[in-house]
Amino acid sequence: MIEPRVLSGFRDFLPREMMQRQSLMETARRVYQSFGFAPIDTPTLEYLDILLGKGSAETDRQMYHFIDNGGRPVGMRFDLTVPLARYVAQHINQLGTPFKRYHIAPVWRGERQQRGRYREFVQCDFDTIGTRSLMADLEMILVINELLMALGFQRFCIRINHRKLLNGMLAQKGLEQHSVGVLRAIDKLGKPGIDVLAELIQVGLPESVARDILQLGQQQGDPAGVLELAERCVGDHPVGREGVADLRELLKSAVAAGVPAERLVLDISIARGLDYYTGTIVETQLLDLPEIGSVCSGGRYDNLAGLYTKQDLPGVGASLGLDRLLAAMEELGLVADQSSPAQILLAFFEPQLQLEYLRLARQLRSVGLNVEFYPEPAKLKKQLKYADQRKIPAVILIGSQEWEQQQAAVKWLDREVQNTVPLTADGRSICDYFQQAFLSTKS
RNA sequence: GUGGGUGUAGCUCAGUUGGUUAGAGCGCCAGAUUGUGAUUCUGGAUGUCGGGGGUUCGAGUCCCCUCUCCCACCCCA
Repeated sequence: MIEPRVLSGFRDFLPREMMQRQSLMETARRVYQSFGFAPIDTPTLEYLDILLGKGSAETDRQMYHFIDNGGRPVGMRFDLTVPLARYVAQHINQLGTPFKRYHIAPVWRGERQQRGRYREFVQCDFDTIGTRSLMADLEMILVINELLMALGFQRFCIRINHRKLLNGMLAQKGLEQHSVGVLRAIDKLGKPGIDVLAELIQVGLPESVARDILQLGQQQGDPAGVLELAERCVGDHPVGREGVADLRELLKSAVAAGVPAERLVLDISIARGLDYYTGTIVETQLLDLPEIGSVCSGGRYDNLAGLYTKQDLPGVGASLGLDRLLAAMEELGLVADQSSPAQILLAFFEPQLQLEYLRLARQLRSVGLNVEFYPEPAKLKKQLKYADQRKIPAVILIGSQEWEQQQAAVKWLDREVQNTVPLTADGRSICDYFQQAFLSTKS
């Protein structure tokens, strides 16, 4: 016998988890579409040269790739942004700009699995291509805020940074060649037992600059204070000033557009990330489970499509990490326990009424209700237990007594009530009854 | 990819310095007179003790290898 198992970092989903995933995806779709983002899809496999060298050496190393049966080097997509760049470069003439799309699909990364980190996971991306307007950056923040709220979260924060801030600061001192090392060091700010200052100096920064950066990083709570300090640090360097001005504008408009100010955190330590980001950078953290990492990240990349076309196609967008979010919700006890999409179980009571049951089930389904007919005339106890275990809320019981009186007993398992509903040939009354019942439980 | 830890019934775990037929709770299944779940009572099934090799008269308990998951690094959703 072959032992049934799945690859490390890959997972099966039970109905309960899958229903939750679908509901999260549906919410993301709804929110994205409410801002006018259009759905697209791209192949899971791309020519390897399309995918390589777009993120960093590290992302290349983590990519799944192989030679296909025709001898072509192909890769499995590592994220949805690089395929998007290829996609717009190829189709921008038909799409027109600005082009707003969303894309919900799995991606693959060959890295070691940890909690909330898998080798196959679904990203829910949304991006705006073809405009440099800061309005698009702002919209990214607004979408993230709406999205998290629609998913049922109140306690989260959106950490915002700008690539030009640190770059400008370093350039001002002629230290831009150290930016990678600085980012790596600064990223460790929250972690215990690490002397970030020492690391910064070791990277090659003069102590005074290192102190400034450290101070900037430690003030992440208060946007106004950080901005003021940042302004001093970047001096009169044009790139740095641009970063400061963008951030100031972004924060102001986000609050004006309705994002609670306490959710917006300026944090220069999130300046790491994929190499293609050039401006605004955001990460989203759940305050009740910060250690699981960002559940929604993104930023502005002004030169991504430039690898595939001479057209100037700047972009800005972010990605919700569906599987990481689900892992967080699981841990926080926020996952619904229903494991069946059925709203109603029609009990199989009397074998001679079989055809009547089938007709009733069809009538109920025709008005949009999810109805499951138990496949065999088992003991009532067993059928009720079946519904209870799957959290199917209602059970219809029609035995010979009910049938003679042309009525149905409706038992609600989540409450302790059992109603009697009249049966008619067209099923109208019982359909109305359930539509009414499910309408009121939803609101 | 590197380093550390972990792995006993579906789940959470117990299992004395290696010694006979490996346990608990929960869950699951079946019953408690004929048509009612989640509560109660009674009974029942379940594990090649992650897998492979070794040491030993004898290993769930010791050693090696491998896989898994967790944690850290790296990186990131």
